[in-house]
Amino acid sequence: MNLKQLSELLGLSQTTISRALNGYPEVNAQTRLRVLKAAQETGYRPNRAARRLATGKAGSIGLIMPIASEQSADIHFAEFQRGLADECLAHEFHFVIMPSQPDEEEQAIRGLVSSGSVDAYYLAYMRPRDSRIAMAKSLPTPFIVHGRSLGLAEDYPYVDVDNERAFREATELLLDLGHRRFALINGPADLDFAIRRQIGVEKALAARGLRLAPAAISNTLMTDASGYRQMETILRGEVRPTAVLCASTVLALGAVRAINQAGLVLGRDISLIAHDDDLMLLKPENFIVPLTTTGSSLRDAGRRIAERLITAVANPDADMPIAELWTAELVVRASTGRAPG
Amino acid sequence: MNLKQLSELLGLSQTTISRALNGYPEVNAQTRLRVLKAAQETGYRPNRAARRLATGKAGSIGLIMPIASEQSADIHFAEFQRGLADECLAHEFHFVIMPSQPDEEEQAIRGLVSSGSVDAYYLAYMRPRDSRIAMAKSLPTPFIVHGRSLGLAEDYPYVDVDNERAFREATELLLDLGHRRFALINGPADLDFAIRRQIGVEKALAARGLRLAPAAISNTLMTDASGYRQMETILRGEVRPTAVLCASTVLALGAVRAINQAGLVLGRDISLIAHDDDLMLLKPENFIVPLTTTGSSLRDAGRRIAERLITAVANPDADMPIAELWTAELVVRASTGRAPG
DNA sequence: AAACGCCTCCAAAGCGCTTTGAGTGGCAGG
DNA sequence: CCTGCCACTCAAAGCGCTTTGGAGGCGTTT
Repeated sequence: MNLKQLSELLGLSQTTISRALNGYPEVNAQTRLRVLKAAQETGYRPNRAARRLATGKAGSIGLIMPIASEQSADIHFAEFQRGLADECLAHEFHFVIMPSQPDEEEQAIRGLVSSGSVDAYYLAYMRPRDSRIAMAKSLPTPFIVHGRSLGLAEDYPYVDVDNERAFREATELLLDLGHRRFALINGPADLDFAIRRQIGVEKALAARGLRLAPAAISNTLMTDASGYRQMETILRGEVRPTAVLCASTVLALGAVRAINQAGLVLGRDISLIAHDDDLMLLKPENFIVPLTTTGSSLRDAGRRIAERLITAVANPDADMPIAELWTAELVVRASTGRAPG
Repeated sequence: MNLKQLSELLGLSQTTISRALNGYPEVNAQTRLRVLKAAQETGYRPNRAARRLATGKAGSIGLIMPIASEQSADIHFAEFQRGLADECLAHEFHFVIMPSQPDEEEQAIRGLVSSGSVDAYYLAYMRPRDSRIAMAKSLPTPFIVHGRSLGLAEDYPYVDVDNERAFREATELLLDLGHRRFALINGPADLDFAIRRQIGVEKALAARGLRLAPAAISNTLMTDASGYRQMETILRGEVRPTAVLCASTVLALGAVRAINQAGLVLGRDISLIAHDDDLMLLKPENFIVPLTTTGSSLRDAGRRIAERLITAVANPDADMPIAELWTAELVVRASTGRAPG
C-alpha cells in the first residue's frame, strides 16, 4: 500500500493525504480523520527511502561498529547502544550500524554520510589527534563525539566523562589510605580515555612526589581474561603494588580472580578501584568483596548522545551545547583499605 | 556530489555512469576507467535512498532490539550482533536496528519492513507459538528465525542450536557421575530456548526414573546478579542439589560466586555445567575452576544468519535451506565431578 | 456588486538513482 | 553503394514521497 493507492482509495490527492498524515494545518479535520482511519486500516506506512529522498531526512542515526579482528563483542559498546536505543525508541528513530575495521573507520563514516543513509552520527573510540574529527566537521551532517581527542582544540560537540579527574581522585583516595606502590590496568594504549586515565593517576602521584613505574602500567583489551593475565603479571613482579586501578569492572573481574588465586585478600593485602560503566551485567557491589569504583553510566551517555543528535536533526539551526563533561562518582566499597604494613 | 553532477563533469549521460559504476557490460572499458577514476576522486557515493527507491534493494538487514525495561544491554545480543557485523562488512551491507518493547515487536517489524527500510530481517527471542512467525511468512520480505517456536510447524527458515539435546547430554553426563539431585538455573520462562533446555533435562532424568522438583527450576534474566541470587536460594533449600545446570556462563559467574561463598568446592561438593555462547568476554576455561560447558558460538550463528539473509536478498528465487539445527559441543572441564558421598 | 480573504484541496515538480527503449557511428558483407 | 549488425551511448520514465504554487468555493468587507 502506497500513497497513490491510498489516495485513489479515498478519492483525494496525494498532497492531501500526505498533509493529513503529517499533521499540516491546511486540511479539514473531518478529512484528516478519514485519512487517518484509512491509513490505520490499510496498514499504510510511508516508504522511508522515498521520504528521505524528498525531505533529506528519514529518522536514523548512524554509528560505526568497530570490528578489530582480535576484539570481540564489546559489552561496553552494547551498554552504550542500549542507551541509544532507549532514546531512539522514544522518537521513532532507528539506527544504522556500519561495521568497520578500525583503519577504515573514516572511510566507513564517509560512506554512511555521503550515501545519505543517516541524518546524524556519532564518533567513538577516540584516539589522540583523531583525524575523524576534522573530517566530521567538514561534512554537513550533525555529529557528536563520545569522548574527546587529546591534542585537538575542543571545538567539536562531545559528551565525555572526566576520566582524568576520576582516576586522579581514585588515586588520591588510595594515597590517603597510605598506599605508595601503584599499578594501572588500563584499556588500549591508543585510546583517548585510557591516556587520560593514566594522566589522572600520574598527576595525583606527582603531587605527592611519586611516580608510576612503566612496568606498573599495562594496556589491554577490556576483557575478563586480560584482567586476569595482567594482574597475574603484576603480582609476580619484584615490587608488588598494594594499590591497583582498573579501567573497567570487566577487567576487575579477572584481576580479582588473580588476586584470590594468589592467596591475597582484596581490600587488605591489596586495594583495587575500578571504573564502573554501570553495566547491568556486572555490578561492582556484587563482587565477593564489593568494589570501590568511579562510576558513570554508559547507557546514560548513549541516551544523551541520541537525544542531542535527534534534536540536532529536528532543529538544524539551534546551536547545541558543544561540550558536556560528566563527573564520575567515586563510590567507596570494600575493595579499598589501608595500605598493609 | 551526485550522479547528475558527475555526468556533467564527465560529459557523459547518467545512464553510462551508472552502468560503468555497477559493472554492466555495455560500456567501453576506457570509458569505464574514466568514470571509476572520477568517482574515486570526487568521492561520489550513490545515494542509498534513491537507489533503494529505484531498485527496491539497498543493502541492509533489519533487526529488532528488545528493550524490556528491566532487561539491560544483553551481552548475548551483542555477541550475536558481532557475528552479523562480520558478515555484513564483507558484503557492504549495513544493518538497521529498531528498538522495541517486547509487546510491540510485531508492530516494530511491520514498520521496518513495510516502510522499506530493510531488505531482509531476522527474528529472535522466540516464544512458544510465536505469532511473529505467521506474520513474517505473510510478508514478502525474506527473514530468518534465530531459534524456533514450540507448538508451530517448522516450515519457516531458521538457525537454532539443539538446546534440548545439549541439556539432555549434559544431564546424562552428570547422571553418569552419580548425581541424583539436580537444579536448573534457566533463562526467562517464556523463551523457547529455555523451555527446550528444561525439556532436555527432564527427559534425561525421566529416562532414569528421576524428576526435577519444581522448586529446583528457576527462570531468570541472564545476568551475573541473578545467577548469584538463584544459586544462593538453591543452596539454602532443604535438599541441596549436587548438580546444577546453568543457561549461560554469565549466570554461572554469579552461581559460582554463591557456591564459593557458601564454602563449597565446585567440582567436588557440587557440580555445574553451563551453556557457553562463546562470549569473548567470559571464557569458561578462565573460571577459577574451569567450567564444563555445552558450547555453541553465538557469533557464528549471527554470521550464518547474515549470510543466509544476504544470499536471499541477492538471489530471491533460490530457495534456501530451511532448517539448520546446530549441535552444541559438550566440553568437560573441572566443574563436574563424581557425586559426593 | 465587486473585492478580498480564508479554508480546502489539487496538479505537478523534484529528490537521485536504475533501467528501458531508442538512437548513433563504424565496419563487414552482399 | 546499400544493408545489417555490433559496440556504445543517451533521453526519458519511474520508484514513492514532500512541497510549491495555485485554484475553487464561500463568507465577509467596502
